[in-house]
Amino acid sequence: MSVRVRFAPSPTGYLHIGSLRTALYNYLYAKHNGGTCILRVEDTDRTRLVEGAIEEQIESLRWAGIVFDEGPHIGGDFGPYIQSERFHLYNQYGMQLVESGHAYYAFDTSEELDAMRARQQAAGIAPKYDRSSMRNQYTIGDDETANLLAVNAPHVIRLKVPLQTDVHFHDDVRGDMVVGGREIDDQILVKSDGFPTYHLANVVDDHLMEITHVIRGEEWLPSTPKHILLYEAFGWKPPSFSHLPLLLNADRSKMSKRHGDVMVQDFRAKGYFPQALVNYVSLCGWNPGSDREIYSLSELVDVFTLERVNKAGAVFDYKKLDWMNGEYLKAMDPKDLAAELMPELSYAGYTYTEPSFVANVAELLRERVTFLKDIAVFGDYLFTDGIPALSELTEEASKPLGSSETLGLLRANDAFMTALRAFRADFNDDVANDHDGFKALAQASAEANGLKLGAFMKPLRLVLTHRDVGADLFRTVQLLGAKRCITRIDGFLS
RNA sequence: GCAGCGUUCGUCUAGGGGUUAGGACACCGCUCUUUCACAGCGGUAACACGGGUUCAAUUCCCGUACGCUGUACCA
Repeated sequence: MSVRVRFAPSPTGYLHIGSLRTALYNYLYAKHNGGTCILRVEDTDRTRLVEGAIEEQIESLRWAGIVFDEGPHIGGDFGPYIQSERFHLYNQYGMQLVESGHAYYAFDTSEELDAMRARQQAAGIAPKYDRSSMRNQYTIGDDETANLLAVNAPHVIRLKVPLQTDVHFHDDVRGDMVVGGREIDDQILVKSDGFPTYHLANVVDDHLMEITHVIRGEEWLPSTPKHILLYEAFGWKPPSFSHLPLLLNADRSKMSKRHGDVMVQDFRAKGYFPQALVNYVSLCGWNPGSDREIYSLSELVDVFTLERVNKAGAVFDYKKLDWMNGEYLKAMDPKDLAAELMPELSYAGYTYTEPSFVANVAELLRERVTFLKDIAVFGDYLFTDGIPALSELTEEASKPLGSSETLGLLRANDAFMTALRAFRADFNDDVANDHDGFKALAQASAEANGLKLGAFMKPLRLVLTHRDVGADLFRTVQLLGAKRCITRIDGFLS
C-alpha cells in the first residue's frame, strides 16, 4: 500500500517553527517512500479561528519548499480538505458510535463538570469523567434520553472507554505502548454546538483520506489511546503512529513565543534562507547517521527515515542556525545572491546596482555577514557615489566603525597625511586594478613616512569606506573603482 | 496529584557490553593577515544517580532523581 501522510495544522495563527518541522518530516517521509503528502486544515474550533491564518501557513510552507500533493489549495480525490466543510460527516459517524454503544450522550452542565473535578481533586483522584455519578444516558432508545433530546437539552457525545481493557499500540519512534483503560477519559467527540472535537474529526478524516502514517508532535502521544479506541469502535485499521520530539526553549519547555521568535515568517523576515532553516530544523530530532550536516531538501528526502528520529526533545539553537545560514550564504551562486539582494538595494535607493557588480560585492562580503541583506548595510559604501557619512551609518552597521573623532585624529597625523598625499599622487585606474601595484604603492607611501603598512592601510580604509573593518582593501578599491576612491580621498584631504 | 514520555560535552547529536566516548555549533588559544571575518590547527567540556545482570556496563534490567508533555465542549 502506498504511503499517505498528512500535515494537519489548525488555523489559529502563523505557522510555528515546530509545525514546520512536523510538516517537513511528513513531507520527507512521504517523498522518501514515493508516497503522497496531504495538507488538511483542522478548524473544528470556530472560536479560535484567525482570519488569513490558512493562507499564511500555506505561504510559509511554500516558502520553505514543502509542496503538497493534495490540500485545500490544490484539491485532490479525498476532499474537501478543510474540516469545516466536512462537518456533516462527523455527525454521522458520531451517531454511528452512539448507536453501536461505543459512545453516549451526556447532558451535564459545565457547572456539574466543575463540581465533579473539584470533588476528585479534593479526594486526590485524577480528574476523569465519572459515568456512574453523572447525569448521562448510555442508550439511545432510553425514554429520558429521548425526552431530553426532544426538548433540545444541551448535550455532548462522549466516547465510552472500556475500563477493563488495556489499549496497545505501536509507535514507530517510541516502540510498543500500553495504557490502561481506566487511565483514559471519556473524551468528548461531539460538542454541544454540534461540532466535532479534534479527536473525532481527526480519526474520521485520517480513515477517509486513507492516511497510512500519522507523524505528529509528542503532545499528541497521551491522546493516541483514545484515537486507537475510536478506530476499534469503527472497526477501522489504525494507521501507524510516530510521535516527534518537541522543539524546546533554552529552559527546555515547549518552544514558545515567550522566548523569542518562533514563527516561520519571523525567520523569513530576519533573512534566513529557507534552505538553511529547513536544513537546520531537519536536524532537530533526527540525524542522517553521518557527520555530514548540510543537506538540500532533495538530499534530505533521499536519506530520511523514521528510525533515525530521536525520542528526546531538542533545544532550538539560534546560533547554530546562524552558522548554517552562513554556510548557505557562502555556497550560493553570487548571481543568485545579487538577484535576491536587489530589492534591498533599490529600497535603500542605491545607484550602483548593476547585477554583475552586485554579484562581485556579494562574493566579496558574504564571508563576514550572517544574512545576505546585511551586505546592503555592511557594504553601503560600495553602492553609492558619495561615501556614507559616519553619522548616517546605522547602529548595526557601525559596530566596528571609526568615529568622526578618529577622522579628526587622522587629519592631525602628519605622517599619515603626507603618506596619503603621496599615495593619491600616484593612484590611478591601473593601480586600482593591479593588486601588486596597489600594494607596492601603499607600501612605498607608508614607508617613506616612517609608517608600517598596517598603519597606513587601516586609516586608508577609514577614509575610503568610513569603516574600521571590511573585506580585503585592494578588492574593495577595485570594486569602488579609481574614480570613486580619488573623490573620497580628495574629499578627505580638502 | 495522576498518567505517559524522556535523560551522552553549555546546545544539536554519533555510538553502544570491552572505544583515548566521535562530529557539529558555541567558547578559548595559535597560525594566516592591512582590519573584521573566513580558513587551518589545537584546546576546555558529557554517558543524571543508586542497585542488579555480567569476567566486563555509559550501553541490558529495576528503582530514584530531575525534566517535559498531557490531564479542556483547544488543537
